[in-house]
Amino acid sequence: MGRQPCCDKVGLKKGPWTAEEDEKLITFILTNGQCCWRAVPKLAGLLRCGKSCRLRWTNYLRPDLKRGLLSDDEEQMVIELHSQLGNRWSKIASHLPGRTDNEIKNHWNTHIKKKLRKMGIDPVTHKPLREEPCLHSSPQVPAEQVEGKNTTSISATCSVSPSSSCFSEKAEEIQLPRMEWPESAYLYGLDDLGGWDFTSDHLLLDSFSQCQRAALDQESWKFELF
DNA sequence: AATACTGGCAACCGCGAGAAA
DNA sequence: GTTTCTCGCGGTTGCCAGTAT
Repeated sequence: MGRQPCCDKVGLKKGPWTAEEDEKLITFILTNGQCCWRAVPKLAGLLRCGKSCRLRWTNYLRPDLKRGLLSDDEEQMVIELHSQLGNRWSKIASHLPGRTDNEIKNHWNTHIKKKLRKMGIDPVTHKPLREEPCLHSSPQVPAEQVEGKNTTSISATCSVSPSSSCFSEKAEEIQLPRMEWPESAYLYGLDDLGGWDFTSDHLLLDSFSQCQRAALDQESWKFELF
């Protein structure tokens, strides 16, 4: 006997979420909390699969999410954790407050993998791709290409550890983190989140910077929607 | 200006683990 | 102990914006 699908897919909407759907989901979860994702779409009035609702919430709508590029520190931590845990993105994400497994996975696949390869490090094993020292002596990857025109030469003893000096040299490429709330979350005042039972001790409200607050103020017109 | 290509990211899919019956 | 169900995870896909030709 096969497993039943997580939901009846007939008549369900797929694809990108609209602001209206986001609003419904946020309203529902802020009111009722997270439980029984299978029932959420029906109760919230959404033509979505429960699984889709959960993903949308955990990856995009959760108010404790950081958004924007990973910081240098976060990126180094991801590399360190990946060397220990492998592709266990949720475990890695649990060490990075405000970051989702999906976000980290995407960042790894689109940015970090390439950086490591350019540096002569195998992103899977975290070991040098070749026996010879990485970067400089690589015939395929000229140092200029690797480090950019403005950087000075890197030590030829690029260690296996991703937290080595090789990485700090790349710091200039990495933008500072830009924390943002998901657009839909702007629909809610911060005070509305009071009493919201986040079990995670990583709740980021405390670290919500003045910058974001200013941004929130700028988005205040959206509050008029309610 | 139009088209092709590429990279980044949100979302989907299928599977496994664990809980509940 | 077995079956059924839900949730969460990791891999993959597809869309879209930006860039190159």
